[in-house]
Amino acid sequence: MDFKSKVLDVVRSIPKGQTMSYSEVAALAGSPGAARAVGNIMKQNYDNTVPCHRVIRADGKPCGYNRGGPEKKLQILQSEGAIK
DNA sequence: TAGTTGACCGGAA
DNA sequence: ATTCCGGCCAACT
Repeated sequence: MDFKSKVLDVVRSIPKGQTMSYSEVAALAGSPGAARAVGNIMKQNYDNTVPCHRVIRADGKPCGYNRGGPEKKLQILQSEGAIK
């Protein structure tokens, strides 16, 4: 299992209405501290089966999104109730 | 193979 | 609270 595949799997395992920071995903993927790598992977290898919109920064800010920008991402999170 | 990049994070100013 | 700098990791050229 490659790191990126593991990352995708972890992101896929994120329950609806819940968000995870890149750092957390990286840790669950087996490489704690590889937050940058996680973001890099998703950017180049964004998958439809992976709700990458549930992955945000540790600060709680969305950042980029390949499907309409950070705004869209925030919208989706709001729609799922991940935003208080 | 080596160098550069990035949807990051944490600490310091 | 906001902005700047350095460090870590994997992928891309």
